Amino acid sequence: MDKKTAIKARRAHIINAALACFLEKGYNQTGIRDIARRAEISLGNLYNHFPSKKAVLIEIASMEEEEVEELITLLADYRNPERTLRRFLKVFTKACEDPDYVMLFFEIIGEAIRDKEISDLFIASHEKLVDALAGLLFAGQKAGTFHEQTDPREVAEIILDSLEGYGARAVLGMKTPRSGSKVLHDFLLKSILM
Amino acid sequence: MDKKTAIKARRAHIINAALACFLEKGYNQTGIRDIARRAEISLGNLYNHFPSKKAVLIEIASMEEEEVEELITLLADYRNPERTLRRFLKVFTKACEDPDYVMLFFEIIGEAIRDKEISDLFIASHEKLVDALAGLLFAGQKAGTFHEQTDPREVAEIILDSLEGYGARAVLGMKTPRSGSKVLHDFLLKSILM
Amino acid sequence: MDKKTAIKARRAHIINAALACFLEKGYNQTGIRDIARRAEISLGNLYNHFPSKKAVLIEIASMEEEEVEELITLLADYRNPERTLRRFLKVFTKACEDPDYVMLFFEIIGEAIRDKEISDLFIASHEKLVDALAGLLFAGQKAGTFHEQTDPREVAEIILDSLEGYGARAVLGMKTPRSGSKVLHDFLLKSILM
Amino acid sequence: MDKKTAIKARRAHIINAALACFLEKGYNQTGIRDIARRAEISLGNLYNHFPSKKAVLIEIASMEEEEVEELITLLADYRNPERTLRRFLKVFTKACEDPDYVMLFFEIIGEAIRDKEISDLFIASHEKLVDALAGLLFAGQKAGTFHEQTDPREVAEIILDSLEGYGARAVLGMKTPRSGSKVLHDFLLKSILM
DNA sequence: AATGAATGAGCCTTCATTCAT
DNA sequence: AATGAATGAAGGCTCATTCAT
Repeated sequence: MDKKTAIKARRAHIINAALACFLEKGYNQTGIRDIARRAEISLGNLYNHFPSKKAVLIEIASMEEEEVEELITLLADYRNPERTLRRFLKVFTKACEDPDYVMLFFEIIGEAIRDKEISDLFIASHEKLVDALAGLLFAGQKAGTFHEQTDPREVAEIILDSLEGYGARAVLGMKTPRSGSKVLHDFLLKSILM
Repeated sequence: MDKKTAIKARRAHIINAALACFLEKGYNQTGIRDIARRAEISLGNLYNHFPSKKAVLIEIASMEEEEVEELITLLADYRNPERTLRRFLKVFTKACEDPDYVMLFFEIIGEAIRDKEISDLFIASHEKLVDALAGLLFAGQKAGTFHEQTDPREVAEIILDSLEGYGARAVLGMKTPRSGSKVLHDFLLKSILM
Repeated sequence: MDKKTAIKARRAHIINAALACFLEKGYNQTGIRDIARRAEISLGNLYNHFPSKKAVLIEIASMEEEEVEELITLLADYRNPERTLRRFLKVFTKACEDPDYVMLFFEIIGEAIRDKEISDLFIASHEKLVDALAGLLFAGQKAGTFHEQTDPREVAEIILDSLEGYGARAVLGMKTPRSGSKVLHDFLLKSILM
Repeated sequence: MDKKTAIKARRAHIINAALACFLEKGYNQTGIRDIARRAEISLGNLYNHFPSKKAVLIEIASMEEEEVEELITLLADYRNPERTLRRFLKVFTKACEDPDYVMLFFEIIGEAIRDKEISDLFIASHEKLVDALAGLLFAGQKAGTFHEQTDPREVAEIILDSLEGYGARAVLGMKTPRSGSKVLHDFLLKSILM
């Protein structure tokens, strides 16, 4: 049992090292050796824990799902839809503004375009988030605090796209309104709230 | 003059070959040799036209600006803001649904994250488009056919983000509403039109 | 005693797994891990039974001696030299036509060229077989059913070489006479029998 | 034209280096780097001349065909079949006794077992030699100096097998008759000549 | 402008073997 | 006897780029 724990820790340790490398230099520019070196592990041993470089990326991509899980929990609170929505906007915007998150997002999506295994992972967690957000929108409509929408999922997509876009632009160094995300939030809320 | 034209044609020829490669295998997976082979040009000669692999990508990225130029022209028609907006939504959505466009977008942005030269290019053309769209929104407000918006640029960003996101999802194979882009357009229009 | 038997069984089990691997992928292409996996044994434990990959090959090479032993027993029947010779031709040809035998032969000889330990083993069993066959030839001469030969050992070598060559060609996919080994046997017998 | 010659020389130079390596350490034990170093060429440049390690081996294997060509020329002299046969035995035996030839033979055949491309080459040159030798045997029969044989090709195979076997044994260090190849030649001739 | 030979660092991965448990 | 994590050298091969012609 103790041994199993130690091995899991090793895996986590490697993943952390890999993540640091990917963020620093990008997935393609990171060599397996960089990861091994950073993890202070021998090259060969790395392959005892992960069968390939891609496997490491996949593990990292799956980890994102856990973060999504937290957001989903947040969105599941239907008692006061408006409050929950506002809270979600704040939390998700903050996540999206994190340069690490943005970079990782693009690293992963860059691979996902040509790799079904990765894109499936990516899609799955995105869908979960859309469903949860759409669920809240629907609850808000039922409660009469949100506008009636033809398709809550589509609105959810728009919300996510614009928040993610906002974050990406911030990281890419595009001019962003001085007012920060307030204008964006206001616009979205105005379109949703009664 | 004739000579200059010939050289420009060569460059264009190389760019086309490179573009095909990038779309087919991705920027990182494409070797300079692949490009030369596809352009039916010698490796050494390629370097007579472009100093590096990155230079080729940059040229391609700049070409996107031309496409943006067309959109901007379209957006400059303020006579009937609503009609222009509807037309823009249609045209831009179609562009965003093109798998080639999406792939290229991600290839370029993937490099842009860590390369200021590329990201500047990227930002510049994006800003132009945002400005043009914001201009139309402002004109619409003036004309009284669009809602008053605190910040037209922000709304413009949202429109672009959601359309680009819509296209990306289509290419990545995510479930997309059977109704196509109609729901999305309707939502956006509803939030904008008086 | 029981324990010793168990260990021998393990060794035999490993040897079988290794043999299967060597036949399937070749000695050089087979990794120690492949053997361990096939034997359903751990990598480390394999080293408790064999000190190296070469040791496994050597054990397999030695096993061939046992097969030779059977042939030698067969050849020891001097009562009717012609009948024994005919029987030997039949049995040995069959063995030589076995793709597994041919492949193993070449795998082993391929290593033997540069490894005295292996070539000694190889030579030893070959010499035994030559001696036994030469013994039969000599007995046949004495009995007056075989031609007088200057050097029975040399004739024995020719017989073995041509039979092994015949088998090898069959496995390598060379055109082989439709008549099978009959023509070969007839030629050899004609040169030997009175 | 001059350039073409230079490149051919490079290729030949690399082949020689590779051959030396293969003979010294064996095909599998030789690294591409060993070849490059021996040829005093950079690793990458080697790949400008040969697409893979196997391609180098194949080129070497094809070179053997040239040696076979000489033997075939020799065998084509039907004026005095017995004299030609005796000459062939002498020349071919000498070739087969060359340690380099034997080693190369086994290196190549070792790869040929699992590689059709190589085995095809191997088979082709072998068949040519068999045909040529069978042709001589047939001519000898016609001329009345050789025994009638059911199948000259089969006899040719036996001759080649026993000569190659003789050479291989010599190189592998097996006891060989003090009389050298004379006994072998005598036996073969006795079975063939009238 | 055009060629493709030349460079050598770098790529991901596999290897036989050892060792602590 | 049994496990599989750990080692790091070596495997074949590709890379963007330079250079002599």
